[in-house]
Amino acid sequence: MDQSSFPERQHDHEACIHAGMAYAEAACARRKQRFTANRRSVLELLLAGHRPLGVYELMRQFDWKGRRPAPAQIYRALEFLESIGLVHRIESCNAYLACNRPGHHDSTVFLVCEQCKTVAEVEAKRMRNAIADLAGQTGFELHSQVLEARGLCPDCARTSPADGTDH
Amino acid sequence: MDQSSFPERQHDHEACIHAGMAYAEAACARRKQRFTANRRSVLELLLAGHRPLGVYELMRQFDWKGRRPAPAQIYRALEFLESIGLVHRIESCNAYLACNRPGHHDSTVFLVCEQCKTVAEVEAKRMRNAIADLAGQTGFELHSQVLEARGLCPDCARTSPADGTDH
DNA sequence: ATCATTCTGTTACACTGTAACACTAGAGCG
DNA sequence: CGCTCTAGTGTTACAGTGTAACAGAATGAT
Repeated sequence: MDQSSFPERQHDHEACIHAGMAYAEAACARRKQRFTANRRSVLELLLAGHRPLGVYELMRQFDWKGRRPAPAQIYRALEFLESIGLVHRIESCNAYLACNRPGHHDSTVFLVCEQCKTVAEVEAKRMRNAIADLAGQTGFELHSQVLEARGLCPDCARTSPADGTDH
Repeated sequence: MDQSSFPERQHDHEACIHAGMAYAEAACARRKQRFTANRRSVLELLLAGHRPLGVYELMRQFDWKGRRPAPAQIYRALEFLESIGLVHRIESCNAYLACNRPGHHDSTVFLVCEQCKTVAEVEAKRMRNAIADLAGQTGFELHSQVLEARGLCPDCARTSPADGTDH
C-alpha cells in the first residue's frame, strides 16, 4: 500500500538499503577508511528513514545502550558519509538524506515535498553544466551547487489542491 | 579602493541603499502595509552590509537604545521583507541578503563566495524555467526554488589559488 | 609492545528558529 | 473625541542546529 507514481516511491526499499550499505563498505575499502559502528548506524537510520532527517531526530532514533549520543557524534558520521557521496545535506530543510543514486550525487536536483517531506532526486546534469557555465563567465571558481525545488509531490498536491478558487 | 570586476562590486552603494528603501516604501504603500521602525532598521542593516547576515549578527548591530532585540523581532522583520521581495534567505549560509534587484527576485542564481562571503546575483530565468519543466514532468507542484552556487569569487580565487599542484 | 593516527565519548557553548502572551500603536468608525 | 479591532512589538522561554576542545579508546604500522 501507499505506492504512487512519484519516482522515489517506486523502488524496493529493502534492496535500496542493502545497496547503500554495500556501496559504503566498498567505498571504505577502496579508500582504506573505516566503516565503524557509529557511521554504520547513522547510515542505516538515513536509509531506513528515506527522507531528510534532522540531527536531533537521528539522535533520538539512535538506539545506543539506552543513552543518546551528543550532536558531534552524529555530525562526524554525516560528514564522513557526505565525503564518500552517500549522504546529502538538504539545505532548505537543515537535514540529511541518504542518496539513492550513490555516485550520481553531483548531477541531481532535489524535489522536496513541503507536506510529506519526501524528496525525489531527478537527473539534471545539463542544469549543473549550465550553472557551471554561468559561473565561469563571471570568473567565479565553482565548488558546489545547491539545487532544490520546493513544493508538493503529486500525492500531496492531489490531497490538498493548491487553491480551489482559481476561477 | 577594493573595487573589482565581479558584478556585485560594480555599483554605487549609497544609491543602492536608497533604491532599496524607496522600493520598500512604495511596496508597503501599494499593499497598504506599514514600513515600521523595526522593519526599516533591519532592511538598512542588510542593505548596508551588502552580504548575507545571520540573525545574531543583525541583533548585535541593531542599535536600539542600548538594548538588544530578541530573535523573534528580527525574524518578523525578515519574514515581512521577504514577503515583499526585498530580502532573500541564502539557505546554504543560514543568512539573509538584501536583494539588489528587487522584483527580479525569482529569476536569479546566487553565487556565494565561501571566503569573503559576498554574493552575486546573476540572471537565470532559463534555469528557473528548466527546473519548472523538470518538476512539471514528474507531477510535482512547484512553489519555490533554491539555486545557489558555492565557491570563490574572482578576487578570492586569485588570492588563494585553488591548487598549485595541478600538473 | 610501542607509537602514531584515527575515531569516539563527552562537556560546553554559540547560533538558529519558534511558540506564546501581554502590551502598544494605528486605522476605522460612531 | 473615545472606542474597538487589528497588526505589530517586546519579552520569556525553549527546541533545534552546529562547533570547539580534550581526554581516552581502537586500530594500524613497525
